Amino acid sequence: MRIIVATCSAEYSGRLNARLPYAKRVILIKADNSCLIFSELGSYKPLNWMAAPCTVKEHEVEADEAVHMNAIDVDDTDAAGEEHVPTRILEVAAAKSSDILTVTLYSVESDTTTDLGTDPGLIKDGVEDHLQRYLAEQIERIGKGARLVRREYPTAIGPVDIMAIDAEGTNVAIEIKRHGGIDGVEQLTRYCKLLNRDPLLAPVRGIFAAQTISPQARVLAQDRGFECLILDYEDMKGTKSDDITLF
Amino acid sequence: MRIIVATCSAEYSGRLNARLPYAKRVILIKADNSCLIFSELGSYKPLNWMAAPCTVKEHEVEADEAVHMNAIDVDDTDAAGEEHVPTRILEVAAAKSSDILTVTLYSVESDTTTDLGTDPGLIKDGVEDHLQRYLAEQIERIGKGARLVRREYPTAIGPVDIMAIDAEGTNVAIEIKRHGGIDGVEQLTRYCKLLNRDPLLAPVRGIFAAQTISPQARVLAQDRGFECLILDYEDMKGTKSDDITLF
DNA sequence: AGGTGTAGTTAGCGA
DNA sequence: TCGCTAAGTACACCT
Repeated sequence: MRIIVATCSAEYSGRLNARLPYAKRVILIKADNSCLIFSELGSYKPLNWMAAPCTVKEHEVEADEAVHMNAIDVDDTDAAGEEHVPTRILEVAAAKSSDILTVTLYSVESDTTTDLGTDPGLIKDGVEDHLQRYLAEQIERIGKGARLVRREYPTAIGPVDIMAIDAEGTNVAIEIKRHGGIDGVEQLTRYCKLLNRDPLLAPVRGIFAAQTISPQARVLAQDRGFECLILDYEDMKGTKSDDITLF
Repeated sequence: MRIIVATCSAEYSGRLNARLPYAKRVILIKADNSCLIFSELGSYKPLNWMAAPCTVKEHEVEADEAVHMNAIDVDDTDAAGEEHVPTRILEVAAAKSSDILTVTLYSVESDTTTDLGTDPGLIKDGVEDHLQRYLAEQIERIGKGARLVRREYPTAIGPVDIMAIDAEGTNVAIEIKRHGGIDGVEQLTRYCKLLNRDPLLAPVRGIFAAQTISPQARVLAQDRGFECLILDYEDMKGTKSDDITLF
């Protein structure tokens, strides 16, 4: 990993064209040559970047070249209109496309390289899969007397998240999302339409279950006769079994 | 911006729980306290992070505390099983939720702080909005004699990208995507279904326009009677008006 | 390798 | 602010 702190300007050309005016920024160049340019604000997304696989070419800017650049490049003026002289240029080019990120360095505050080695990687634990698992365990959340048929119930157009049978013996298809949007309702619609063609299953009720459901999705779901069920993750997690947290 | 190069382990607790085993990494702490942890690989997404608004608390680990931690914390062993002694702990806590990112530092290679100031920001040029703008300007790309009704034509279920009228006087709803997938076809389907209920508009044709269209989406679109239109961005950009690039 | 669906998505825009 | 949708999305999974 190479870490550069420098005033710079940058230009990206690829799917879109974007440019960064003259300012002080942090530039990371990783072992795979991928390049990230950060400012003080914003979330984890860099201002500009190049994804691997890519190559980095670097060259010093000669004095006469710098003069020439000043004549054609307008990004070398800071917010106050002051002009600056480029000293070095990084050309980061994508290997499989013509995407290119050109970073022009002016004043370099620091430029260090360190080898981080390979990372053992992130270990995750618990998102949508857990919602499905918990609801399967606590299937009576869809109604007293309900029984689980199976999770990931296979159909020709993909697996239904949960199939169950309610107290009246009616089949129930459940679509689970962390956030329920219109897409999810469409998905549930396709499943129910298909399942209802099977005389052994019909009628099949649909339940749209999510931690949050957008108003438009709720209207669409109800319009199509689906029940909406809000899932409380913490509640489900707490109910999951007789924990050691009984004290 | 504070830049730390150090061996560390980390733990995140929030929407999910995730942990990073002992390894050497780069840690950025931005002016808004947001924190990013990077390894040598992966795209621009950090291994782990905390988004602003958040607070950072830092404390040295006393020798006896370190011994205690070693007894309960299993992440202080490296890939070779060697144990390490924590020296410092960063607790990055979200301001509006109980999300917390705990970074345990072991050996610190460097720890520098620099003020980047406010960034003038990224200037973009050319994404979906531009595709829409260009197609609106060059509406005859959907057929000779076509006229534009309006961009972002409002309906109860959201705006149609472009409404137009073809040479025969038939209304045309156009859905524009950079890459056309099945979702886009579903979207166009909903719009056309709704618009066709209006006797003042019906019949309404649908056109699915994108720079690229997935084979499955194309089949689905054609199955639903929609025309598929490939948009050539460079071509549209070149046609946009009488440029100075005539030479 | 290409398609599909999720993301601790993030970012931008309009109501 | 809420809600929706695109993103130079990234990333995991599956065919």
